[in-house]
Amino acid sequence: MSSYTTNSLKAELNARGWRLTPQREKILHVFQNLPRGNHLSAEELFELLEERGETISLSTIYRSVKLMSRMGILRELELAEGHKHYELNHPHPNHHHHMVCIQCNRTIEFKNDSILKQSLKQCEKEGFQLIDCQLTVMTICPEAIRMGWPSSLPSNWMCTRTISDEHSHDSHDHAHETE
Amino acid sequence: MSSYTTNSLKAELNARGWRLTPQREKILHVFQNLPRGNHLSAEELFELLEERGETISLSTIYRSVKLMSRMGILRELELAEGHKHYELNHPHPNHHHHMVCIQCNRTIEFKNDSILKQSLKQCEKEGFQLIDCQLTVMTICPEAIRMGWPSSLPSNWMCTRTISDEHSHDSHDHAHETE
DNA sequence: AATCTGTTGCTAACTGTTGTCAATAAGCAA
DNA sequence: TTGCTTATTGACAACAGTTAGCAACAGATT
Repeated sequence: MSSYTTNSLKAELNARGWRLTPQREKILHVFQNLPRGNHLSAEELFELLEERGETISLSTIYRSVKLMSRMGILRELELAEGHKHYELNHPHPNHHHHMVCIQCNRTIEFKNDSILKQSLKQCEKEGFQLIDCQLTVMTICPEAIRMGWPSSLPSNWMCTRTISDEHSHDSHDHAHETE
Repeated sequence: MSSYTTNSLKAELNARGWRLTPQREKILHVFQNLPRGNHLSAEELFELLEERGETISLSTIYRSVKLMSRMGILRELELAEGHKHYELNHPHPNHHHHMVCIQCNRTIEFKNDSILKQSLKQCEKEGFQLIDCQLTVMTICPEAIRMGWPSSLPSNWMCTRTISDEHSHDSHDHAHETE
């Protein structure tokens, strides 16, 4: 259910009146072979394919990743980089979230089953159908603090307060770093 | 701690070598008087102020909301609209998250204390300082389904699968609708 | 094999956002 | 209060990522 083959992709596309094209297949393959924790922007995907001699026009890249996101095959991430990133939308057991340093953009992926549970609960409550849920934790990483934050920010930005009033207890998770 | 006065805003700005300006004060006031569940884009904030005869240049709007977001006063939301929205960053007891219909952009605000707890836990684990955490639940709303989704989408988009494998149980929350 | 219609690639256009810079005005100290 | 320093504003230009338009192409179905 998580791993698409050419056939299952074709079936799912055709069921909606859409077509399987070599471009779409290649794009899916790129994401399927992407090391865990990685995510690509449209531009990065374009360049990666170009280097492999399998150039696909940028327009098609944009159209494809959006299509696949709406289908639930890919996941559109809004991290702190200013542009969207995409990754495979792994269902339940591999579903994960992101912790981002708003200073250096370092991203750490982490799992936490209860987030999906809470989201599902909320959806059921309102009668909505869940497509994806993303918890983005905006932070300042230890390195940024060590490197002189808040004084050495790009444009002298800083963070003067946190929203935390209390602390946590629970368990179960697993982290995975990136960037 | 959640409600800024002119003086506390000034103090917090000055402590960092920044200044309190009429523009920043006006912008803060707008957000403080915004009905619960509302959030504004830079453009919307600009227009709202203009209608009140308190025009502030778009550049300044952009700079101010970003500054206030980095300070933790505002919260930068990445919903499904394609541009950023801002709202007051309420600390703990009023902290909330969003459920968005990726079809019609209808947004429902909901509270769930455990999300913040999970985020805090993750931060502590990695030694990061938490600034904000946002759970965005991408969904298809019942109306969109009733209105003919998936066939009547803007560009024939659709959603063929969900990521849910199991269902939830827990409790505690409170929802608030918008848009 | 022929037809219908979704898809691609090219280019131009668009939109939200950021950069530049002279003029202005907070904050601070005398 | 006054003057000085420097952050901030506003107007406009520039940018980046993304989308739109359209002719040529190519899946899927008969």
